[in-house]
Amino acid sequence: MKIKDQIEILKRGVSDLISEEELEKKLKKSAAEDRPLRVKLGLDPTAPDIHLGHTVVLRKLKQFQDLGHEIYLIIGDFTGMIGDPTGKSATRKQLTKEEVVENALTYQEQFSKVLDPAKTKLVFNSEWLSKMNFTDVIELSSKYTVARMLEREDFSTRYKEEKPISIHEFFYPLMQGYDSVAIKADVELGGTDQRFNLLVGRNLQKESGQEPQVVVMMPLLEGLDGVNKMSKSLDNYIGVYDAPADMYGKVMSIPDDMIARYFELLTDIELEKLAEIKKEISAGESNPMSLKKELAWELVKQYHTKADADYAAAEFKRVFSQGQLPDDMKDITINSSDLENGEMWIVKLVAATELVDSNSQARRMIKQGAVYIDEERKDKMNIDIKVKDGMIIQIGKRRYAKIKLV
RNA sequence: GGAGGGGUGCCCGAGCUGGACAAUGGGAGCAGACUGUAAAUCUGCCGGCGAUGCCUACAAAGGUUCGAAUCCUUUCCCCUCCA
Repeated sequence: MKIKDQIEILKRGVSDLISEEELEKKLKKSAAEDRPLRVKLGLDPTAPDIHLGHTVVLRKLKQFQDLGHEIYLIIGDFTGMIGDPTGKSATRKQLTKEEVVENALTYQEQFSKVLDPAKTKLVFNSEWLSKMNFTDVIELSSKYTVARMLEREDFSTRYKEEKPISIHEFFYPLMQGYDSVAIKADVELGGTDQRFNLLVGRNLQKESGQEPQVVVMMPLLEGLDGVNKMSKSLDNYIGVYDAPADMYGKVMSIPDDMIARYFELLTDIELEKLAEIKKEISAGESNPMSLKKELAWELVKQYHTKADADYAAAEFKRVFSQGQLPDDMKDITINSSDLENGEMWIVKLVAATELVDSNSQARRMIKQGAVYIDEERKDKMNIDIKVKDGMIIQIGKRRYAKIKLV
């Protein structure tokens, strides 16, 4: 493939590239010497549970991989002991070797949803960082100045606000940067929030007589709320392991103005088509819902199968568009010995579905008119329900359970 | 080493001259109406309990009191300033 075309692919969705000229040079050299580029991504060592936000960077790696380059996933097991400076002084707990190994395996499994595991190298940065002695550390730290450290936004902010900055926090960027030196990275990927750390890598490489790495920064994907970045702690994420129906439903719930962005960063649709979609949306030409359905289908197909995607789409239509019952729902076993004359107090019955956390919550749901039993709204508290096998209990729009009487 | 400020429900954050505090307010979340699945908006809910009441809760443990998130003692943790 021509260098120009490669760059075209690699530039897609990228928020910052430092620099295109250098990338071109490296690609040319790589082709001429028949030597793949070493492309690096640093990872947090805590137990991963990857979601579509992570896949933005992974997909970019995949493109490099498909163009024949070597991917290095660096597990920051050593760095993790310090924790990225966030100002929150949340010192992470130190992981044991076993945990690290276990997490690494989980990584491998999860990342293979996007990357080709056979062509991906997994390395731990403790491999070189733990071997450094105090002299090495001093030497490393002498390559950077305090003034330059303070260029980092959260450091300078904290400094101005007279908030504490621990010395050890300065080492985080240095260690991450040193990783690039250690593996002689040609390219490093990261989110835009990693800018400073990525650039430190370039500087340290220069100091060490290496050619500085090209830095590719990917935007941070917004989550389901369309505002905050996708994250597990905000519970606005779509996990790559989400069940097809969940995944489809979640995609359908993103704000309209996120549609194009999701297409761009999460799918392989052609750039012309993307431009078309953007145009349609801004002109109000097509129904955003149909575009969203397309997006949802595409993503389910990507992480599951085409059949799953078809199924999820059909289910969605049935349940939400037509208000019918979903195909498969949670089975709840109720023992007939718990019944009195075959009846059960409604609050207990609703709580028994475990779709709510407590009897009190069950009461509230009933009071609010959210509870349907066999498609009939029940908003009276003081009634007993004749429990039948196969009875369907619905709470709100999306919680269903089917009673199994034994 | 010295001085001072804090720790409240999922989060932020009032209350802290003792009772009316399950604890103001905001956010998140959930539900209802509306809708395109949304978003926005309006309304309600938002510790537990077969409930006009009871239980558990305001960092932890004790204490004072008829009664404590509020007062006292000790402990743990966090932060700021000076050295």
